Amino acid sequence: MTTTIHDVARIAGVGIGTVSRVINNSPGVKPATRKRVLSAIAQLNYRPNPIARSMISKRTGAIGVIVPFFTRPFHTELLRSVQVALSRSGKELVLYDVETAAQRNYYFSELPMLHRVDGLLLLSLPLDDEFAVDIKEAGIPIVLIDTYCPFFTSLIVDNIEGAYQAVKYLIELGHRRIGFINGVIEGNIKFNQANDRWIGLHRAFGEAGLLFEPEFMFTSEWNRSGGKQAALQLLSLQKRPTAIFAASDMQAIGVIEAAKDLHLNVPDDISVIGFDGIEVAELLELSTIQQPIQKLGELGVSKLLEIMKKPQQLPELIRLNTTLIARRTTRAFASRL
Amino acid sequence: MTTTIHDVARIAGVGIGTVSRVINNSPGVKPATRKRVLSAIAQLNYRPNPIARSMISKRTGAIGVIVPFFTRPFHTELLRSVQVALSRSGKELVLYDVETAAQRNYYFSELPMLHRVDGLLLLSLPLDDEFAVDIKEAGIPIVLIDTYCPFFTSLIVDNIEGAYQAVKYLIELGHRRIGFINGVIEGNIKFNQANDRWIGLHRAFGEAGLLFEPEFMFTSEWNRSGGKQAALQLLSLQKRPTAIFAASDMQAIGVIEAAKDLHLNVPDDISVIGFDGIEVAELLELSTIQQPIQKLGELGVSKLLEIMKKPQQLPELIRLNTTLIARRTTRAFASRL
DNA sequence: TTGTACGCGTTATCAA
DNA sequence: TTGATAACGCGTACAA
Repeated sequence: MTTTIHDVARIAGVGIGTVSRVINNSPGVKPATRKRVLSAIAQLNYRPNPIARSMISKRTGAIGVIVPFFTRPFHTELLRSVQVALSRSGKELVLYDVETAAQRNYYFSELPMLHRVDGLLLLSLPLDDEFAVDIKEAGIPIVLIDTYCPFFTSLIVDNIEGAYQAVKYLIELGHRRIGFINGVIEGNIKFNQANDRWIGLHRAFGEAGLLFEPEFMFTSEWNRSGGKQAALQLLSLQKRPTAIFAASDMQAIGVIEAAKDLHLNVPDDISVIGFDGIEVAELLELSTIQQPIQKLGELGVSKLLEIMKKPQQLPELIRLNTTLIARRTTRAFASRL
Repeated sequence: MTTTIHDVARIAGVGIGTVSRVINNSPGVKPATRKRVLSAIAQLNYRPNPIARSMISKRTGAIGVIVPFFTRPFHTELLRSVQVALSRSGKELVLYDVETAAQRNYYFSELPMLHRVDGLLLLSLPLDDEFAVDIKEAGIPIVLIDTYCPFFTSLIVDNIEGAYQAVKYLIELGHRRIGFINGVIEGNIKFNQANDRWIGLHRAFGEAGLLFEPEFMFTSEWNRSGGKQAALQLLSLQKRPTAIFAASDMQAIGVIEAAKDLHLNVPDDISVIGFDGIEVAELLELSTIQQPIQKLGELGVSKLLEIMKKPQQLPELIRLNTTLIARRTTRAFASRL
């Protein structure tokens, strides 16, 4: 049924070794023979079986991407940039979506051993040391994007600096009562996007000689309704904040919805700034801290390919910068007497 | 280095055949032997090599999804629903993003022959008969979602009916000068989303005894800036439309931006309705024709799995319905004297 | 320069 | 109930 290398060899009147050499552009094939083989290949419309090739070469040409596809548009956009970069390098992308902790653990513990993919890209998900050790032992190349683990090359954005930019900007606009809606912290608390944003906020406050009031901080899911619920509480406080910094754009959008429900005008009554810089933020003219999404994907892929070539490299920690984008949801605070 | 079935057999003191039987839960293994094998497997932390298995079984456990990942959020959301359904069925998802016609043709002609995936899901992309024949011959199961080809099971939404719903709704709101921004038509014109929406519009007009003025139709890319450009032209006409129907939500959002630039109020000066029902539409309170995105993904996957089990089925054409969602961008036309 | 034989890690067949 | 052995389709030493 399926035509194999033997069929080609027979038609071309050569041995399978020669056919293989032609396919792989190995040297030492007489031009005339090569031509015969090539025409046999064309005649039979033959394609080498990738599975059989993988069997010997131990490589599949595919990269596994582990990503919480559904939690935030940020992840989708990150996935896109990864896809573009992989495609350019001729790699296939196998998508491993994790929706639950169980699924994540399954991927972490099984994927590295199965060798279905040549390398792994981990997006945004925290990696426990326990699993990190297994992955290290399995020897599969891996790069972490938007998450950090000391064992592997990790690309992160400077979340502290990003949050600092956001809050400093609000303070400069004259805001003093600033609410903060953080995202829930998953995994290791030491290296964590949410925690870093918390730290950045404090730095900005400290630098301005101000004190952040703990009751102005809420934690919510990283989504719209989470942000909305938290904002409803923040905005119902006796002395409500005049500005809110949300740890993600989707939460910030929830804040805007909450404001609307409470008949508060954005930005007149309340300034809102998000974090991520997803496309929707632009559509809604939301001020935000822009993450270098494209760069994260591109650089992550190129680092991974590097490691796949030279496996013995030391892990790097690469920190990328964020950019403040002031749009229509923030404005100077004017006290209304 | 990597532990194989032979290692397990040696440790357990059995033949590799027995180990294989244990792994695959084949009957006819004495409980005691099974236990010995199992403990050897645990001891060595052995995992069967999927590549080697595929070599014999001729199956990879993976489904290839061919999708224009970048053109519209609609595709991303469709991809999501496909991912969920595949994951539930324990299938891996290999993502083939097509950005150019060349890339699409490459996938269409090579993917079916390579057997890297057990089945193919084609999202939104038109499939020429020429390629369809090749795919048919290669014998790989395939299901088309949001696109149609007579040779294969295809899931489509009723674009004619959807466009009809949209335009009928605008007419019922009292609008008479209705602009239509269609998307560019790719591939076969006979079965085409854009063309069908065009037909649906005409049906609504005809039924109301009205005539659609050709100068009220523009064609643009399926994105925001395309919609915006087209809308700028539409809204600059001598007698500009009082309502605009866009063939996609992103184009509709472009229309809203154009209206804002021209200092026209939506919906007071101009009603806008889109098509797709993507998440952003909800955020922007855009009236739209909702496609059954989740259903498309789920049903597409289940049909594909069906076909993979029983390959000789006749192709089906499954048509799903759209739903009108009236939100804040449409309102009754009140002539202003 | 070319052909043959072996091995990759598994499943399946068949004889014991 | 089990073990040896032959595929699966390919790359690659090695011999010719």
